[in-house]
Amino acid sequence: MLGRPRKFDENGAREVAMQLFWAKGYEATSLSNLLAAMGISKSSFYQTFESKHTLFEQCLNQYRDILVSTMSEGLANAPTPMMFIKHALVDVANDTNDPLGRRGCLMMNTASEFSQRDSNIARCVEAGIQATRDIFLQAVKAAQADGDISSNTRADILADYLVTVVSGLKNQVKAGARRKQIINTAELSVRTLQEMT
Amino acid sequence: MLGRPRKFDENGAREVAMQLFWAKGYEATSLSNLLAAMGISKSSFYQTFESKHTLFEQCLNQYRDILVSTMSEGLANAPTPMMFIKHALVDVANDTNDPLGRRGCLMMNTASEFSQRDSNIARCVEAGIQATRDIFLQAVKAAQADGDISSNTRADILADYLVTVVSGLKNQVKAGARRKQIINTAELSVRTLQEMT
DNA sequence: GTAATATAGGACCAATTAGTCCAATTTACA
DNA sequence: TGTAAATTGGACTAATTGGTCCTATATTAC
Repeated sequence: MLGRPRKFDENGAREVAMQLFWAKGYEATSLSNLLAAMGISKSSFYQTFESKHTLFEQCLNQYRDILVSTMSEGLANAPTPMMFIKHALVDVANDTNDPLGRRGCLMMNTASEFSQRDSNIARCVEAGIQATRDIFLQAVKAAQADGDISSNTRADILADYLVTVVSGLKNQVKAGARRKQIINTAELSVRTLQEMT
Repeated sequence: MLGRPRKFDENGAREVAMQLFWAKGYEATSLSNLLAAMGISKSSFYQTFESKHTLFEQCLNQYRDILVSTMSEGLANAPTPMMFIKHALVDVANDTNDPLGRRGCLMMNTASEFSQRDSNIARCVEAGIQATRDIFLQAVKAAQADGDISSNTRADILADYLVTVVSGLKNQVKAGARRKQIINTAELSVRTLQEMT
């Protein structure tokens, strides 16, 4: 515990960096962008975070952790598992208004940008998607137990379906879709689940 | 018609560039990459294509045209409109094996990479998505007329749904999903359409 | 032959990139 | 008071970026 204590908040700085990476992508976020947004000097940056790439990996992990815990809480606090699923889909529509919004999902953006050229990142993204899929899986199983979804289709297939739909919806938002359209598609997806035999 | 004729094929060179942009994205594709792949000199490049950005716009348009005509032919030649829809979804699974594959859809990749910072590009992407949506719209209407899809849901909403699912599937492929999973999700989506009341 | 055009190659440019290193300074604790 | 650690800022790399410009050469139509 010797020496001068760190003046800036490491986690806070990382959070700021995450927001930047999320909005602009890895390559498009330059070191100068990061330093300006984080409010620290280049020296402090390299001493604390080692490299741009290392910081990015940390941000990706942090994003995943936040996403997973947010979803878990959402499921735990929802009136019913089915309501959680519906909310997860319809809520994407809110990104259309958000000025910051339209930035999609950091994990999906990362998969799109360069998970193919970096196996570390690719593994990280896959694990993150798997984690969200598992939460949907829990929700689906519970909804099946409630009788809100037919049990004739395997829960894991339904969970994959939900991940696909959510990522498709986020995609549409990025591509400029309007709020009403997102809501329509989300509600239709929910309906198809409910009406499945 | 004076002067020395062009030695390389402009359209062919553009096609090569399109493949590169498709696989790597705009920023990640450097001018040197382009020159090497296209097999022309920097001088010829700038004389013929004006700039990297201009070339990219041309590639995007070309991609859209090819996509639209491929889909139109697919619909025209399919045994039934419903078969076309099913094929459009399930066929995404083939990208998982393709060594070149896992590169997604150029328009979606572009939306993800920088349609937010360039309104020209954004408009181009939106128009392209609209065009594919319109083909799905035709297919849905025809399938409803055939009785393969219930007419209780508006065809345009179903068309948006299909675009969303396809883009979600492409996304999953990029993120590393396995072939079997894509097929399962695609077939489930088709089933939900068929079983809708 | 001449005008017009396309070619390749290379010099050149200004800007930016991520990253290293150093020196000076500040802050804590023992 | 000394030592350890964190701070800033700036100098500095080496490489790459997209792009311009010039020269020399090749190829065609008229």
